[in-house]
Amino acid sequence: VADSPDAILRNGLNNRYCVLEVSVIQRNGSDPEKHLTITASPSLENTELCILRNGWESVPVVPGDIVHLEGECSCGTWVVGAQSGYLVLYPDLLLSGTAISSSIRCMRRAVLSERFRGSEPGSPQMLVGTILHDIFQQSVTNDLAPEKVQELANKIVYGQKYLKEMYLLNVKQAQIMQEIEEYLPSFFKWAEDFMHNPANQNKMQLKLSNGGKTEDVSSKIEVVDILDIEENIWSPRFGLKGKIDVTARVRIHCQAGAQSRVMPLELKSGKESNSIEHRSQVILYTLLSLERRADPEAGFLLYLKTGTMYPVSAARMDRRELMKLRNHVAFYLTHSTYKPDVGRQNSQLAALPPVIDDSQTCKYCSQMHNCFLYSRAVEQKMPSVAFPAALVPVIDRETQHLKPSHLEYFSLWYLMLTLELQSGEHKKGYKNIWMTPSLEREKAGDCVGNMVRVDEVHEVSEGQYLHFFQRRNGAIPGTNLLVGDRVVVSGEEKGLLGLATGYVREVSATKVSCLLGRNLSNLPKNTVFRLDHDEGDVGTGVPFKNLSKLMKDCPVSERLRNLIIDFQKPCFIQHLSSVLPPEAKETVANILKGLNKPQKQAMKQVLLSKDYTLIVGMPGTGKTTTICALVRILSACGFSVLLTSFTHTAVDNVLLKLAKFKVGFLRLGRAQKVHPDIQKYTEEEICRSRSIKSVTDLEEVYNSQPVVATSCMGVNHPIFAQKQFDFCIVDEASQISQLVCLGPLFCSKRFVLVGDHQQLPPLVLNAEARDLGMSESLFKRLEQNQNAVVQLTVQYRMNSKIMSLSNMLVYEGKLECGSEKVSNATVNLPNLKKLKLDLGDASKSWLKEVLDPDTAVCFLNTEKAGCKPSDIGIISPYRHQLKTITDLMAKWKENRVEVNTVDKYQGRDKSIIIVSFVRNSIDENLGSLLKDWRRLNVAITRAKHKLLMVGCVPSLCCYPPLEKLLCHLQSQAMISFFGAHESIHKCNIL
DNA sequence: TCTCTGCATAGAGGA
Repeated sequence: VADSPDAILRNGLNNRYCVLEVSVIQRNGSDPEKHLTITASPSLENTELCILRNGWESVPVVPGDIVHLEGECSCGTWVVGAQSGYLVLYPDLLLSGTAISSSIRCMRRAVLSERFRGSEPGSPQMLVGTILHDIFQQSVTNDLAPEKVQELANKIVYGQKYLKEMYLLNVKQAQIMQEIEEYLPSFFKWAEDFMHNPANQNKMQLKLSNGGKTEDVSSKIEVVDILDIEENIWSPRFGLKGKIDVTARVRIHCQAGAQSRVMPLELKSGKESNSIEHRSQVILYTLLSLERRADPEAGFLLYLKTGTMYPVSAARMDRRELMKLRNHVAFYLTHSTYKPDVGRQNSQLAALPPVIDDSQTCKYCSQMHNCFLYSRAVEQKMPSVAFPAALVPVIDRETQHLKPSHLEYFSLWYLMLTLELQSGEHKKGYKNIWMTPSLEREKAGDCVGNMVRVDEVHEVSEGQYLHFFQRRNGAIPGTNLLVGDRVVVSGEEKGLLGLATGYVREVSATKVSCLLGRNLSNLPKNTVFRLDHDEGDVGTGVPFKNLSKLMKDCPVSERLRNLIIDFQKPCFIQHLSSVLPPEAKETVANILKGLNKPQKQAMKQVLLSKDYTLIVGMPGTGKTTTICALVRILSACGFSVLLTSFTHTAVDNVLLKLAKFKVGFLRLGRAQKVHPDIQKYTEEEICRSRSIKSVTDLEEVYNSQPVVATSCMGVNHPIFAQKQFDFCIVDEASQISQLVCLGPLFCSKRFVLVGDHQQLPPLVLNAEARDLGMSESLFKRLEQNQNAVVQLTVQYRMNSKIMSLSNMLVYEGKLECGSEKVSNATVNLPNLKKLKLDLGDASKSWLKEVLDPDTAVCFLNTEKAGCKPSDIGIISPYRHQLKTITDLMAKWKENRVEVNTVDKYQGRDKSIIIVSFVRNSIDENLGSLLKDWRRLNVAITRAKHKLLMVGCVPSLCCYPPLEKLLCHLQSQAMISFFGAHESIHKCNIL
């Protein structure tokens, strides 16, 4: 279990075993077997034996792996063989039907497309395929009459739904329509053959079971009813997931009579190949079906071009081979790194599945670039990996544009991203939805169970259904579910996993409303649901994709490689006059008037830059104002600007300011995540209000504004495949992971990163990845080129006393106050006089001192007082501390004090900040949080007028950053002792 | 030794 510290083991139907030992048994004259010693008990006692034979011994299973066993177990022994049983390796890793069927031809490609998810470019044929699916699926559920189908086809092709894709592929609606129309007659032919006049069709062969025996049945097929389209099934039994195009009730008419079954129907719009890949997909869907209903034993392949339908029998042998294939893919995905020496901690990248020797297949492969890249950068160094001789020169040729430094960068980042991915999978991942009962998961706030659907389902827009859920018995327990969060809706009952996904619209005491991708009104009225917070594997594909793009043989990538990997010196032009158009001079001068000296310097530097500029925005120095001014100046000069940040909130902060000036912009990204005042600038809203229905109109919208704003992850938008910007500005750049930050840079000629590496770095979960340098942001990396750096040093947040702490700690005295007013500002406490009277008692004199507005900074030493630090606080490094504080304050009548972590407070400020440092004992286990001086810097630079810090001085002196701070405070007489058993929260000073 | 943001997605077809 070394690899998965939080693995859940269990017996029974949904069992999970840990493999303790693997031995290969080869007796003379008999077939080889693999014997696994396994256990389902967390203590790793109570072992059982699992015997793999008849081909199953080839499953690559090693000690520490988690497996699921299907079949029968007698006397503690499982047998997985030819006729019965399945071994499912890492069953909680659900692999899609297409991933497995594509691995038949090339497993390497299947693994790569899982890693570099979403990096396949797409094609017009694919889009036609998607639209045909849509038309057929809607027609078959509603009406297959020719006029109706034609009408629907028109509605879909000339509607809004696929405009983005058409724009991306640069195809016109009429073109698509022409291709679609060629298919429609086959739709009617199919309906004729299989719905209206099944008696006229030719017989087809199906293998179906009958009283324990499987026999060939010659039969005619009648589709009686359509139960679902795009049915989404997750199967943690087989480690599979997928969407079934059409789930139909089928009557099978044969000699012995008729029988009815619910069966999967897979639609194909391409060549009528009846290929192994296509058939395998159907067989996998029959396995998925087992999650919801009786074994269909077969399914159908329907080719839309001809209306021909092929039966696909899901024989045990085929299912077995496909599951073995699944296990192989799962093995490569879970064992993508390894530790070469037992006990030593450095991980290395493992080899991918071997390169196949089939130039015909490789010629058209969409993963070719990644395949060659990995072989060149990672595998060519491995003595154990051999390549097909003919491919070696091809690989070298395709990667010859890369220097050794580039290949090193690739393999280092690939390793770090993989390690981080593994950490993320252990921490979250979907498996809790099926492995943890809703009642238990509710305690952590990540789930709401026991819900029933109430009211009608509204189709808000195409494919977006508004659902209302109500708790069956009273109020919803405390939950982390927030408006805008992603949710997975499942049935509480087994087999109804992942019914739909969507977003939370509203949360009240008893109800939750969600916008879901599927309409659930067809399920029985009494279905009980659970809503799980979808932490998903967000953004795991994005950095891989950007890494791959950085290594491409094209000018944009080459330039970025030079600047980022090889630290090529950024260049600047000499004179502003060459970039500043005469007609913009006055406007620019006016904008500059409102800025301070370092801000003006920043503007100038950006305008002169040929490559990039880094703006260091120290706390309170008006980063947002600066960015806003920068965008105004750049657009006044006629430049196009791409404005991005890691979070939607930060993007909108700039836009809210920008909206006040006459600068137009287009906001991309999900409307749910966008600030209400910015909604009207979103693509979604513009397309709705102007009822955009053609590619040309959409193109016009995209080209209407020189300024486009979105989050760093949002640069997958089709607009960026076509447009290049003059400048790209990335806010919060010191907090963004290097490869995520890279995304927007591909679409612009020059870039500006705004951040402060003295504040918190990008979050990295995996300790090894962190040690390898993964938390180095692009901002930090490029900062060594000092000629590209401008510092904003004039701040408008903190008064001089508060500012001096951070100046002493990290900024070497560079920070200065923007004005006398800022410097001398004190807190406004209107009720202080009355409070002082109430506090006549001498024992509370410390409190008087603390409350005095002239005491701008004070550290309360809890060393002698024995006062619980948990009594005080507003910001703290620790979540648990915040929970305690929040609970205490919940008793207050009016409670507007905002309690949050230091990390979450980054980028924000308040008049008064109380920092609770919590630690109150001197032991060897120093937490890592307080060792980070960047976190301390953030904590002490949030207050404008009054900064109160609470903690035990001797305990905190063990942390170097705090020691430095406390020494300074001591010398300034800013530390005072806490009065006995007093607590600020009782006084309600705020 | 406890800090946490990003996002739609599995399959659309071709050899």
